[in-house]
Amino acid sequence: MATNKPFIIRVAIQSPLRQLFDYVIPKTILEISPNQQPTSGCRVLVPFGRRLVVGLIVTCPETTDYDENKLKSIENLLDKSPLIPQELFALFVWAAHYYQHPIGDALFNMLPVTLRKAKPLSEPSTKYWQLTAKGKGLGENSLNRAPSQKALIGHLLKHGRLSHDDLIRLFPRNILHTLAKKDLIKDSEDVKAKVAIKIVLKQVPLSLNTAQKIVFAKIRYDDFRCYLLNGVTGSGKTEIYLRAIEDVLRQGKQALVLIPEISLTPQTQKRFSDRFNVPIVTLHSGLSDKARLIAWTDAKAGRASIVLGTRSAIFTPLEQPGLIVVDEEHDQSYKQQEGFRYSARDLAVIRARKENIPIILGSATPSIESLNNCVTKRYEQLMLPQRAGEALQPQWSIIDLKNVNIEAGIASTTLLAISETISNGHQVLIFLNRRGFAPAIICHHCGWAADCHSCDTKLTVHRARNRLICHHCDYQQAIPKHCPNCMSHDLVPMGEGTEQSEDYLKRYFPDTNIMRVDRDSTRKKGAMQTVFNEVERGEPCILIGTQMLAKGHHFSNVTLVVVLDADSGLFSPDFRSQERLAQLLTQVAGRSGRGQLPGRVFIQTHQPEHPLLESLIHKGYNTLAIDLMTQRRQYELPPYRHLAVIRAESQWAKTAETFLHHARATAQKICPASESITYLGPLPAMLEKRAGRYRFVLQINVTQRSMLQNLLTQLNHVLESYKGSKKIRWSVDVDPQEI
DNA sequence: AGCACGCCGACT
DNA sequence: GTCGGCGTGCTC
Repeated sequence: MATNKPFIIRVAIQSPLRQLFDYVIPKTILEISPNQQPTSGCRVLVPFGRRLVVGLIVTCPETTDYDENKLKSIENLLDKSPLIPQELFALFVWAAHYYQHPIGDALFNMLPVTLRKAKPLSEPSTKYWQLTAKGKGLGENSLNRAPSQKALIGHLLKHGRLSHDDLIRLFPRNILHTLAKKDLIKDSEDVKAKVAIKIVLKQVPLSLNTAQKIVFAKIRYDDFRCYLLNGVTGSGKTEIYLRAIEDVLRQGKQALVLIPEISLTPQTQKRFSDRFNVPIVTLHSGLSDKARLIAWTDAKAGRASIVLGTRSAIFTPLEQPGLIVVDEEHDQSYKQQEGFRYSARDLAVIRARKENIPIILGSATPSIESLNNCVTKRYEQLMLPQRAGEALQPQWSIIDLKNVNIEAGIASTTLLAISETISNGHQVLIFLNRRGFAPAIICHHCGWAADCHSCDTKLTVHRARNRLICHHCDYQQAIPKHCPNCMSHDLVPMGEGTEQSEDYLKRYFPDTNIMRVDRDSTRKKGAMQTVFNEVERGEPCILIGTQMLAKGHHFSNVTLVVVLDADSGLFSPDFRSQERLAQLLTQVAGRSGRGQLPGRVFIQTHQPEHPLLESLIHKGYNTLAIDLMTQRRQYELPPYRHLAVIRAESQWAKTAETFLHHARATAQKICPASESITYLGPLPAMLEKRAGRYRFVLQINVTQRSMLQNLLTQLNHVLESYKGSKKIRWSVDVDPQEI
């Protein structure tokens, strides 16, 4: 069908610009493959300004809004077929818009690094080695002085042609090179074929208990459904995932499994590969660009049956999507906290709907958002209320810190319990869930905490300004010198002093192995594994660490878990802090007494009567969650309203603050404050000054998502041309996790 | 983001 | 004279 109309494409360029650029595809390029027309999701090489860059075709419009005569021609078409299937690509474009991130930057972030450059997507091939004629004719007694070489030759004689990957597992790499140089072996490449899997299972599955059977029977695979698998720690959620995946594999389909961004990948991977006789690929931050590309391509081509990965794995295309699993769906790491601020969990649900496949969100402590979706029947809740096997629920104790002797953050009662546990030959886990700021000021004598007069919340300590500030209404006052309740001068900012805990314990228990697990101590590769191996030996020891320790590890000899400071979680100005604390405490408690031994959990606090703690201990997470939902509704917070935050940072506090004042004024011109839209701020961010930059936030709270989208699109447009904006870094965060 | 243009200060 | 500082503006 010859036509004179130019072939126009609308292209996303990797840049912070919030627009697309139109190009024409010259006839010469179209004629190269006349049967295949370029479509959205294909990459093109285009002249952009004074350079050549890679772009992604987003649409192929009939006409251009730009001056048609000024359109440039593309340099080259990089893909004959789209890198991402059309439907999925459309979802990605939607996501860029939803999270209000510059489209080019967002889209390129979803591709493996290698494909962001002009490299063609070559069909990956497998490298094989075989003996040359010379190699085959080698005499029995040759190579006697090179036993490794001889062994390799023998191996190839026996097995014929073997893949490079298989060989280097058995022999050092250099042997292959030496033999190749001697012309005894040669390599060849074959396009990787999709493996036909006959037997899915490697291992007989564990038998399900009654609760698991009921839950499993409810899962359907024929269309989109979102299940919230709400099961207490140790109740066997993973076994449900494995069973569901098995069903999907039997249909010849693929499963995408998302896990939180922690060092749990190897364990999870092992669990999957022990069970299934299918190709599994993993996608996590530790992968090289090359390895990542291979995993990605295998997923796209359908060669990988199971795709296991962290947050960004949600962007992996699948040839035969069958199921998505999001493990620990409440985990914060599913939300990217910089740049393209997407939520992999939320996108997973939207993707499953688009691909019309089931999705399982699993957690022992589901997010309030997901629980609410069960209430509104958008998700189906599947409950596993009991621990599988013999393990018992741990026993909780609240340790009142008021007026007791505290050394380095450890109360004497706690110290006694630690001592007891160690001498009984068991292990102790200590959490310091400190964050880098002091969220509240508390009277050590009477437990008084400075609260806001117009909000039901505590005031936040801002050390640098020497002020207490309410993050809900911006009320401010000076930090008091003494407690207004009991006149004591013993006012302590929470969250400080915990650093000494390790030193103190080392001095107190000189003969006990004390290990610290935090971001610093585990930076070195394998450091985490060393610690876990040590714990698995079962010798008495004390593990001190942050949240990292709370996630998913199975320590069967731990019988005491201590939370040094629950107060910071109780008083953080972030509206999600109570939910987070409840999740953390529940997850932490799940680490205690997982084996035959019963566990204890000690929670240290100045607020033993705090309703959150009472409720959590006596009624459990699920009941507490209902209370939290009621509070959210009452305070008009998510999931009943929708939030966006505009963040700004600058070398000068005033610059960032002024920018946000401008943003608020502009926004209010577009959407005046009303019942359905409220503004808050600019307020100083939690860590007001970070890395020498001052940070402020402006909060926008709406009833309707569509309103937010319209407003932010217009607002971004205005803010882009804000004068002096070079000195300010700003970003929009839709559905923020932290404020 | 890149990259070029442009307009002022201290160098061989 | 000109090399280079980084403010400003543009990219179909």
